[in-house]
Amino acid sequence: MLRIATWNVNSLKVRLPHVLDWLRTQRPDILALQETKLSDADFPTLDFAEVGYHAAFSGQKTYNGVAILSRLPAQHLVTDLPELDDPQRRVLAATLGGVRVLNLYVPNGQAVGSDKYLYKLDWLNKLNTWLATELSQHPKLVMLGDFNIAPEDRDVHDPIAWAGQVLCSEPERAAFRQIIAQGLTDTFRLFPQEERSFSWWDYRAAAFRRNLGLRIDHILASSVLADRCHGCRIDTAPRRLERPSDHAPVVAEFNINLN
DNA sequence: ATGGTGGCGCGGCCA
Repeated sequence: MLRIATWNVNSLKVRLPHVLDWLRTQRPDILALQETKLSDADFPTLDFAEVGYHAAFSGQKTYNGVAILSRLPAQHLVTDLPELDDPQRRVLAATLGGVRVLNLYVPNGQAVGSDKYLYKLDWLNKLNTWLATELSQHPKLVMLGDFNIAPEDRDVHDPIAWAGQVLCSEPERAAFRQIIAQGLTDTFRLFPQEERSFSWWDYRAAAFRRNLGLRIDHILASSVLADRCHGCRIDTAPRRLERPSDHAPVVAEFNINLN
């Protein structure tokens, strides 16, 4: 059995106790983190070793930053999209026990039409090109992380208010569908889910208490793995803690053995 | 209520 999870922690320095507690109780084989906001020299490798996890990371001060925590050591790390010379640390790929894991912190995009939005669309285009290469080399592949895209209206608490806005705009959704069209499956939608299931809630306006959220964190699986997926859920428990991340972890399980 | 909250780091950016 393989249990793999993704969690945008919005500062690993602040959220380290939450992440350590969650690892101790949930025991995933792999946890992909986004928005660590730490330079690599400051990564708390020893704290994770004490609870039985290896750590691979690609970080920077203040912004962005991705990491993979795993029971098995990570091999064949990749930290950049091909053809994108980018100081922003948003990508970490690794192979774990024969499974290729692509951990992403997709750009937010700020507002439709902004420079950051154009950067996001260009980033997603280059991501799609890279995905084709990775899929050709790795039949057992999981792409997961904070996609900053709500793929469908049912992933949005108020689709009318959000129509055409960043995270929901048609070009972003088209880029997501292009990823899916390469043969990946949104594991969350393989199973019956509660209506109004979300993975992110704004800190403002008591959005979590009112469940005014978006589902923008995803675990996508190649066909070999999707056929063996037997569950995917959003764990809202950490979002209820004191000083939480604005995102909840998403967890998927597969009937495969790591080798 | 065109604001609101949170992280970083100490003014303003980013989400």
